[in-house]
Amino acid sequence: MPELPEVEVVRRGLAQHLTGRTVEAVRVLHPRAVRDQNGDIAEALVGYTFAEPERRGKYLWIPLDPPHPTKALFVHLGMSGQMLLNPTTAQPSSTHIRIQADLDAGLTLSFIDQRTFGKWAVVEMQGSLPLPVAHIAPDPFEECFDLSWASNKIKHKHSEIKRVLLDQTVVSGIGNIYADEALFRAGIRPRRSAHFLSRPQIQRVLLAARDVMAEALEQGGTSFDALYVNVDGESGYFARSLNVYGRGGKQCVNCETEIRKIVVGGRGTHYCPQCQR
DNA sequence: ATAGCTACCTGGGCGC
DNA sequence: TGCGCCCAGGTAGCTA
Repeated sequence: MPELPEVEVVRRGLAQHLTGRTVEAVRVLHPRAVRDQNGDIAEALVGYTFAEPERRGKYLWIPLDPPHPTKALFVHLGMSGQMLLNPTTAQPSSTHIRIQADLDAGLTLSFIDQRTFGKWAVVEMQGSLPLPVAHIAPDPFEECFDLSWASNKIKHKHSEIKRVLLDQTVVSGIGNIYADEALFRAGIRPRRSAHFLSRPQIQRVLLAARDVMAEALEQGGTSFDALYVNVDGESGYFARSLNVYGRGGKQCVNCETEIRKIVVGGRGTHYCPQCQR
């Protein structure tokens, strides 16, 4: 569910409330949520203090302060993960709480995840990145994001451009919603071969992806229902600004042509046959 | 090496 | 009302 803007909303919320907090207790309520954890996650977390949360694409991690400066709590929200912060006295009533961490200052962090694709793990840092993030490409908002490198990599892919945009080892952070929106803004059909797009076309779609995700972030992310919420349980408002995603059969906002819905790489894909060529 | 399919889950909505 | 089917914002891992 959550793509880069939604994960960044969560990261900012955590940065505000979690940084400097110390873990006092951890309860695992569903073992699948810690399936990649080596050993006992409670043992790996209790007594440690959270540094400022960081993010690459849809991947989130919270470095653990000394005495464990080489470790971090790695978090992936999967399709339906939420990080909710509550006073310990006001626990969320969700039936999908997978992990809870009691912190000092009377805070509880709850990991809620209906579909259990998300996970937590305490992992080793490898330089500035946690091990599970090492193979993920920079996202378009990072200092180290290199438009030419990403364009070049896309140009050499013999696959449909929509599929390539979803490949997190090429450019990270783009998911199904923002891939469709970026291709609409760039005027490119999702099934076009990446290999036969011009470099200016490739750069246009990458910059469109960055723009649409920046706008979504300003509005608190995209929420279709209560599944995606920030650390305070609130929804974002970008869903009302989507031009093609979820609008199959409706009129294009630009030209009133009917928006088509097809399947690309097994994912529902929306485009305007008039505006996108 | 690369591209593409499948599995991993739960739940909501739809048609019968 | 209920059952079965399809769909959903992600990714790892397998196969060709």
